[in-house]
Amino acid sequence: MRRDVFQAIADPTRRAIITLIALQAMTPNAIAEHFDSSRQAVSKHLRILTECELVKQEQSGREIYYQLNANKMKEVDKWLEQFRKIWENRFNELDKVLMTMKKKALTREGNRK
Amino acid sequence: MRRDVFQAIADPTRRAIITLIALQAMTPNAIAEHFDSSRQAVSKHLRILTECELVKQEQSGREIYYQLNANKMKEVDKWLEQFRKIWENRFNELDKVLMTMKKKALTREGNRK
DNA sequence: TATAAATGCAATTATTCGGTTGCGCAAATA
DNA sequence: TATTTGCGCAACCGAATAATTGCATTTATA
Repeated sequence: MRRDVFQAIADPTRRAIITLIALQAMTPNAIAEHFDSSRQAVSKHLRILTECELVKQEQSGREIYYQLNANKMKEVDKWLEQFRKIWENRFNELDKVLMTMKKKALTREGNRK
Repeated sequence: MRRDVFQAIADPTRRAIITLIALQAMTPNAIAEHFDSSRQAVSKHLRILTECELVKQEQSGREIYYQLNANKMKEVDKWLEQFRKIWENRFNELDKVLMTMKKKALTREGNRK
């Protein structure tokens, strides 16, 4: 039962659900209408999303509205942070290190031949 | 063979590998030393990461240096973009809509009792 | 009150996944 | 040249996954 955010957003259907309910809270039935899979399948996805706190429930009579807990998505953003430096700033210190290593590797290859 | 970035970063070991080689390119053996799993297991992870272009290979004799393709990580960042508005700006238009829906739901619940 | 609707939960099944083991091949080394 | 090293690939295995089907429960409605 590995229920972390990364595993949750790995499934394309779940990502679609997340995008769908980000705009407005929806019931499982309403969500299922947007997909080919059954209501039960959607319900299962919602359970997984709920377990890792990516979505919140809001009971209203016999209907349950699911809505995104955008705050939880920050966890992914937080993990991404460490790489943002690399892709945004192509010529920073880290990049220099990589360049140096690349040169070394090429030199070694040259020596071999 | 669903080989997209999201599925690739779902596995914690793969995320650890990514973080590891983000700092400097490494060979499979060197990477495997950082984990409990075997070299072959790491190699399998590297194949998956390579297939979805999250890492690049650099042959040097019989050694193969793997390094992060940080650019590919942007895909995750791009998907996250749609939610950033929500979590960063708690009182925007979208939030108002959600608030309204919440009120409606509560009202309906009140009527029921 | 009887029926319909909305939902969750359990059992089942086919598929995928992560890992190990064993092998073969190319490159380095003694 | 013989041996060691670094690596990828294929076969196999147990666990997890996504989906379906069937059922039970609660709430709304005729």
